[in-house]
Parts: sequence; C-alpha cells; structure tokens
Amino acid sequence: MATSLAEENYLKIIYRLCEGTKEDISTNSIAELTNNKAASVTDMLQKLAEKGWVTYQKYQGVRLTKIGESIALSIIRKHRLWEVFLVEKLGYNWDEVHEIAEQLEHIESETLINKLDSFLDFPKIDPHGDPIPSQEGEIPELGYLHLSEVKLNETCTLMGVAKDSAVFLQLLTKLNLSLGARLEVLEFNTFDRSVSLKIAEEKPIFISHEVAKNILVKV
Amino acid sequence: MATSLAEENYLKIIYRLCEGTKEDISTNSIAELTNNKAASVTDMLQKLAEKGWVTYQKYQGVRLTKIGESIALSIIRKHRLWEVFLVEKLGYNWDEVHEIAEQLEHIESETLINKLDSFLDFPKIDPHGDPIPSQEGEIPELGYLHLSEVKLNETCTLMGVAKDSAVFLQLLTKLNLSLGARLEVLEFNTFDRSVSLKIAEEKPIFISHEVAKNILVKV
DNA sequence: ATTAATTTTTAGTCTAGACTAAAAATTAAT
DNA sequence: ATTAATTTTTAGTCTAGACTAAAAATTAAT
Repeated sequence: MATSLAEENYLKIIYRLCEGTKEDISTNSIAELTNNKAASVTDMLQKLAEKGWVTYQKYQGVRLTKIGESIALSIIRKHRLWEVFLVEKLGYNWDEVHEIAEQLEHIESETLINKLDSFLDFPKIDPHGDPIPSQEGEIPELGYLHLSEVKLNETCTLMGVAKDSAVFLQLLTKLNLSLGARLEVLEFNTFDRSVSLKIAEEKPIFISHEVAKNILVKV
Repeated sequence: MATSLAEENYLKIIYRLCEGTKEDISTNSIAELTNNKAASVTDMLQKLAEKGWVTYQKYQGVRLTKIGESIALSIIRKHRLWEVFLVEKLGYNWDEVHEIAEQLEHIESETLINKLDSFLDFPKIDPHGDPIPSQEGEIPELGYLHLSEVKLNETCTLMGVAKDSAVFLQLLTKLNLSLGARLEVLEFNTFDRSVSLKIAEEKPIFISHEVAKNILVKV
C-alpha cells in the first residue's frame, strides 16, 4: 500500500519514540516532534491503525506493527544513505545535511536506493555515526556508550552522536570533536556534571553533561 | 515565494507548451498533460496568475511571465541534472530515469543542485541530449535538426531525442540507435513516409516517420 | 448571420491533513 | 475517595487541489 508524505513522517517519528521504551507512545509526544496539535495526531493515528501500521487503543497510546516498523526502517535507510551521499560525494558538512535528507527520504524507488547503496560502497553508518538499516530492515547493533557513561581514564573513540541538530553538530566541530577522535575522560565534575576531557594528546577541555550525553563512543 | 509540488508541475508543463509557439496556451492542452480536468486547470491558472507567474485572460489562454519562466527553468535544470546523475553515476539506462527525476526535481535546495552540477562536471546536456539550463536560466541553443528534415546522403550524428517516453527510448535501443551514432539518410519513402537509414557502416534499416521526427541530429 | 459544436469557466462537492474549542478519559493530589 | 489537573479525543472548520454538472463564451459550420 502506498504511503503519503504525512504518513511517512508520522511512522518515522513513532519509530524514534518506540526505540528505547517498551511502553506505548503518547499522543502528545508525537505532536511535539511532528509540530502538530494533539488533535491532528489522534486523527492520523486512527488512519494508521486502519491501515495496519500501528496498534492503537484510545487513550492508551500507540506502537508500530511489524509492517509499520519495516516502513519506518526503509525511510530511515533512505535518509541515512542520502546523508552519506551528501557528505561523501557532494562535500557537505555533517551539520548541513539533515533538512535535505528529510526531503530525499521520501523519493520512491526501490532500485534507486539500492543503486545508491552500491554507489556509496554499502556504508554501514551515516555521517553522524548512526547505523544504516539493510534492505531487509536489519539494523546493526553497534553497542556504543554515551560519553557520560564511560569509566574514568579509559580511552575511547568518538563513533557517533545521539542527536543531529545543526547547532549541536556545529558546537562539536568548534570543540574539535569529530567522528574517530580519540577521547579520554579525566573527570566528572560533580558541581555542574560537566566532563573534563582530553582529545588525543591535546590539553584538556570541559564539556557540559548535555554534550557528553549526546556523544557516542566505543571503548 | 515558495512553490508547491502541484504549482511546479503546472509551470513545467506550461513552459513545455509555450516553447515553440508564440500563441497563448489553452486550458485543455494543459489539462491533457497534467492529467487533470479542464475545470481544475482553470482553478490553478487563476492562482498562478494571482502569484504573478503567468499572464491569464479568461477564455484567452495563458503564458508564463519572466518569473514563471525562471521557476520552470530551475525545475527543468534540476530534472536534467538528476537524470545525468542517475545515468552517469548510478548506471541507469536512459529509458529508466524519467519518473525518478520527476520526483527529484522537486527537492528544494539551491546549494544541493549546484553541488550536484559540480559533482557531475557541469554537464551541458542530459542523457536524452536535452540542454541543461544554467543557474541563471540560460539554455544553450544547440541547433539540432529532426532526422526527418536532413538532406539525403548527408552524414549526421544522433544528438538527442524530442520525446523521452520509455517505450520510444526502448525502441531506439532495440534499433541500435544511441547518442553519438553516425547516421546517413538513404531515402525518404513516399508510401508511408518511412526512412531508410544507415547506422555507421551497418546495413540499412527502416524507421517510421514517427521515429525519425523524434530523433535530433547535428550535420 | 444564425445555429451548432466545442472549449472554458463557474458553482458546488469531496478528501487529506491540518486547526480550535469543548467534551471525555485518565492521572495526580489532597 | 473525591476533586483538580492533565491528556486525549470528538465535533466542527479550513485550505489546497482535485472532481462533476451546468452555464457561459468562443469558434466552426451552414
């Protein structure tokens, strides 16, 4: 069954909210991310349930069905592959590609996305370190930790980010934090939860808890 | 002012119909190409006139304004650049790219299309031999002739096609007619207006007038 | 020059997907 | 256990962009 642009955006956002929790997703949380009012969300949830893409019980929240999830994953796959294209082939920076990929992810063609995948040499992660789902909807488990969770004095590598808003990514760039950077946590400062950090052999810097929380690393 | 997908499609089709004639364009001809009913077209023409993209007089037909034309040209530019990308980089055949480019042409981003242009090495023509408008809306005059118009026994080169429906392009491929082929017209057959034709040094073939009319050549 | 045929427009509907305001259900607070 | 606060849904609107049927204008045919 064909999906409209609006439906695809809802499925994508419901997927994002389902990740992490086993709980059903609230109408309000969806409204916030789609920038719609709760009443509009209720409307759409009824349509999506009708089509069999979500399970939805009045007042009880919503979850993706298997089919709904596979649609969401194929959109995410397209989004991330296009981001790789924009950065690797067209020379964009990692903080510039999100909005364009939001449009490109809705281009409808199975062959296109598989040819693109091959043209890009079957990348496993996008420019923010997020895994790219396979054609079958398999999403590689990367086992990354948040920088706010690693042990003191352990050296780790910056593998990705948990948020890809432009302002966050631009801040990381200013701090000289990019994918692949070697990091060592020197101290968790109790006063403001900030983190003292060494990048490679440079002199230490301070980053906020908010930043550390959104940096993904491999030890 | 932002353009919706529907508006862009109308402008593109009005542009195509304006090419060639100095006459104003009829509601019905637009309805045919957009696959809408005449009443819907009238509606949209009034909106486009309101926005200053066409001049429109009730019952008298429609033409693009300077601004309307520049919007149309930018869509055509995007369409053709994406077609080059699909053929050159992703390995599509020339008869497979039209529908995908119809979607990609609506992606909104000035920087994207200029980076793509540069990535493709500033191509001047698309995979069907159609010229690619510049960022400023300049469209190179190529001075091609229809194969149905060339002189007998004159050798010419296949430079493009005047129609890019998949069935037509597939037929050309079957006939071994591709961009760059060296052609010599041996005879115009009066009976059915078919054309006897030599491709390079191969033995002659017959093609219909309908086909010859849609082949563009340089002598 | 009328009449007939054709084309175009108007008037009124419909659907998707948004909205607001009010009602209903759930959850939190005493 | 009620009441208050919060969340969610329902009912009713609105807009873009399509539609049909009927009216109006233009063009073609006698």
